[in-house]
Amino acid sequence: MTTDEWPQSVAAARAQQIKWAGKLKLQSFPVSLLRATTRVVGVDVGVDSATQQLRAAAVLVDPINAELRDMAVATATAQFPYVPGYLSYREVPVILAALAKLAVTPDILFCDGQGIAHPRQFGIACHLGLLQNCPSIGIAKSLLFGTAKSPAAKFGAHSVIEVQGNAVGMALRSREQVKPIYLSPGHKINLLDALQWTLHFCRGFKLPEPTRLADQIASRRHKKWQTVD
DNA sequence: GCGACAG
DNA sequence: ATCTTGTCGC
Repeated sequence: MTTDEWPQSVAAARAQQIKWAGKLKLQSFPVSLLRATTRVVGVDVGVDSATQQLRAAAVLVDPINAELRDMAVATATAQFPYVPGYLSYREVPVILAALAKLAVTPDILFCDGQGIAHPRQFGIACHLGLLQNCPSIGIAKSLLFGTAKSPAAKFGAHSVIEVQGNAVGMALRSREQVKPIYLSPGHKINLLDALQWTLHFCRGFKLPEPTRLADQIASRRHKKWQTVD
């Protein structure tokens, strides 16, 4: 797979998605396996308002208290347009660059976007999980594919994201009084375990800490703490 | 054919 | 994704 060239068209990307979706392993990865040494990483991408360059942030969070432990940032010019259903072909390159700068390899990756709750069951979380060969979970703020009832108002309430009768993800009330988030497994994890891992990192905000912190850093509005350049 | 459409 | 401050409420 490392010898494949990066798709340069939506048609090529589509063919790769269909092919690679077949490589995904949705297996058990219970949150009970979490240790004080488990490397939990969150990634997200933002756009530099001035240069239009993509900026990816990879953050390492404490597995127990979910606090920020380390971070890495990378920037790059987008080489693929944003096309619904093909987001990973635009964001994955710069995310991989940020991950490469991080001192550790992730044991589990939280990504901003869909996992298998995708038209071809190959959202950005699947793409990253395969390339990093590690469990991954997709955390999206809106639904791209499938249907789901609105979950109950209470924290932790969830409803299945369904596609032709199959449960591919979950709409989760990660915070009361706020619109739900849509999570789905990417690779090497199943739906129920993905839900448990996500709940473990929801600490009072809509987004679970890994993606919330990555989002904050990738979007520069937190730059007052690193603008000592 | 007409909308919908992660970030 | 991004344009954007203060303000109301749990």
